[in-house]
Amino acid sequence: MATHSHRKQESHDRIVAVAARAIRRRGYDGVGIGDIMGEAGLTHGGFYAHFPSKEALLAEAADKAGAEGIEHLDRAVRKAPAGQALQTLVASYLSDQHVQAVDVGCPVAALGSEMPRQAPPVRRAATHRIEELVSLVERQLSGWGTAGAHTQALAVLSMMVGALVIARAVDKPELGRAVREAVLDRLESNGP
Amino acid sequence: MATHSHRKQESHDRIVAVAARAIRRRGYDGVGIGDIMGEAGLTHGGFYAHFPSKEALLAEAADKAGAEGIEHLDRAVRKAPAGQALQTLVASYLSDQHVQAVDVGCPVAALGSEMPRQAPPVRRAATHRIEELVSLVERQLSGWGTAGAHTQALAVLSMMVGALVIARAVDKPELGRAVREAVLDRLESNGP
Amino acid sequence: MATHSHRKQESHDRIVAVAARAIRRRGYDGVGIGDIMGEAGLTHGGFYAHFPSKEALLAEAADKAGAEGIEHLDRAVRKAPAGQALQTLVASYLSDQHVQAVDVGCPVAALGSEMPRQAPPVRRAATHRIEELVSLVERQLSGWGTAGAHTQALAVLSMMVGALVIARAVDKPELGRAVREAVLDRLESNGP
Amino acid sequence: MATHSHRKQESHDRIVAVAARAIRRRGYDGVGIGDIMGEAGLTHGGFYAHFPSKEALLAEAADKAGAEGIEHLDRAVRKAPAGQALQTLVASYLSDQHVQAVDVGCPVAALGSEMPRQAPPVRRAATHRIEELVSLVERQLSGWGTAGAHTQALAVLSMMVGALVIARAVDKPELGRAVREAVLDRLESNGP
DNA sequence: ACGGACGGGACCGCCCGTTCGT
DNA sequence: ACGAACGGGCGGTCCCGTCCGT
Repeated sequence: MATHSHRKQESHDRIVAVAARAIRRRGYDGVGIGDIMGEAGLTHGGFYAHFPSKEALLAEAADKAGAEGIEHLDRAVRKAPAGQALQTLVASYLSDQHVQAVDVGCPVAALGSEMPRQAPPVRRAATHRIEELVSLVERQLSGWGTAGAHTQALAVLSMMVGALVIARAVDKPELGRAVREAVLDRLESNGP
Repeated sequence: MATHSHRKQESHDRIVAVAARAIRRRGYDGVGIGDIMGEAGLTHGGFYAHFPSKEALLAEAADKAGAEGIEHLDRAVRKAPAGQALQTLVASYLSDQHVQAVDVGCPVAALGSEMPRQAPPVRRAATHRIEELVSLVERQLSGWGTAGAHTQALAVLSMMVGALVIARAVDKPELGRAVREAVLDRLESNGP
Repeated sequence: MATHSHRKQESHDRIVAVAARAIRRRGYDGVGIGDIMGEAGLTHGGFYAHFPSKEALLAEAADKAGAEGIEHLDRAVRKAPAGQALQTLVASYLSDQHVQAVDVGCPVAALGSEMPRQAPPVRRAATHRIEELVSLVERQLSGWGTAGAHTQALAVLSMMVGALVIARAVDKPELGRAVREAVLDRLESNGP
Repeated sequence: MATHSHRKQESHDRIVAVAARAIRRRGYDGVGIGDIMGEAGLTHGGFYAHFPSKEALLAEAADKAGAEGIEHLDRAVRKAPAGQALQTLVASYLSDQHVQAVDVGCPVAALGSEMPRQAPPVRRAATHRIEELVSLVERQLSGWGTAGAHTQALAVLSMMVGALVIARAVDKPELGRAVREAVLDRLESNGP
């Protein structure tokens, strides 16, 4: 019985993990239950043993994707040299690697403009993770500006997300690069 | 002949206009040919008299949406008091009205994260309009920063777009408001 | 498991059987998936649980139709009086009954002129059955002509198929009858 | 006015000529009005100025195709050496050239198995041409067999048509060749 | 006579949610 | 818990027939 629950939890987690990547790669509406279950090594018939609806999976996947995005930045910050935390964080966010790895990167950039059309549970999950993201940025801002840290964090996060969205959106790599460099430049010129 | 071409052009334009609003409201993949033709007062059967494929319509709609987004900002700039052009532009971009009017507002915020999945013609059309948007911002920056105007414009645009995306994405109105205010604050504190 | 596979196989076979009749009655391009599934007691939604594409079904249906056509003749031959096998076979092929029962009769006559336009898998399946048909005719030819049996069989088969095609094609029943009788006459006058 | 009628007749004839080739290449149900009109240098909108319905065009096209098929054989016969008329006719009918040139060859072989599904006007037109074909064969049979010439002609025509249908249908060129050679062999062995 | 927009219908391929059976 | 079949629906594409225009 314990084994049973264990196996179920395992499948559940694998489905969510697959979905968390799939939504970032193909968008909320671009994923089908069949695809996800297939990638998880199951058939779509067994889906409803784990989730009451597609929407419930999307909510969990949104949460998982948010956690992965934050974890990604957290690792960069922990490796940063002293006093360079914010620059390192932003540089990591706008790195070539992060631009290309849509499916494991920040879901705010990957899914932001689709959020307004999603069901409340999905938006709630994403909102919580965005608040965590703000906190993460805020913690790297010590003594960085004159205004409140929270306000500064919001502005910096906006700039990061906007730059990544635009860099990925445009069909002109040099424009994408210029956008990212512009943000990094601005960040340094406004340091403490 | 003139009448004929005229009527065709009229229908064509009406379809594109409807599509330009529809994609911002429901996303690129959320629109169906039937819906669009219906809203344009036609039936789906006549669609292929105007466009060779759905993709061709989306490319035109992306261009039209970009033009509308720019026109929207242009009007705000022209009404701005002397020396307040940039602040007015950003304030208009982050106004309650623009946040709510997704279907007639800036398509970069409304569709940005879906762009990487679109066909090249669609991305190209959008890219051109983004370049126009950069130019528009750049023109309001005279003597505003130390760095190159183009770089400044890219950073400001990133911040604008990111803030609008986040403000719309989150399921928490006060967080959305805070993000927008943060960006406006930051803009003033960095003036010349 | 046995039951499961059994039910699936049952549905699969029923679909193929229906399709095998439908293509002979309405032509390869005259059948829709919806019609076939409907006649099989299912809805079109379940089709892709059984076949990867319409073409795959057509290939199976072509094979099944060929098997039925041969089985039909085989029964006639087995019932034939001694030394009358070939005459019985041809008489059965050109009988009123076979002329009218297009949907369960020989697919070479029912679909022959559409074959060149079909996909390779379909043509391959049909070709194999035609080879079986040649063998069947060949086996009834013992001591019947001077030339090689295989050559004789090909000529006889051509005559049979051509007569049936023409008899069905023309809008003049007496012409159809005359064609068939001509072939039967000729067959007897050339006996051993 | 005379010019008008003349131009109309010209267009009419061109449409029919195109259709007569198209039906043999793609089948009765494989041709669209748009395709045919396009190949005739017109647009599908003008079609109904020439024909009351698609069916009416098909009937004319069937007649025209029949006439072309007969003309084709007639030329071969007229060129034949004395006493070799029938052999020449059949050899021409089963030549590589005729096998490959579906769209200008005999419509009985190209469309035979689709005829039963066509509307009466189409079948009537085709039937008349088939009767002409029988007469043509009959005229080459003087003193060729013991049975009545008409009967002999029907049997020979069946064999010709059947061989061509099978040769085109099978996905195995050597089988196709064998079928045609078998018929030619048989013809010679049964000469007067 | 001809060109072209338009309406409506059809078809294939796909997807979701459910219900069985194992 | 999982696998598989099934129902119903939808979306893009194409086609025919009609109706205006020129």
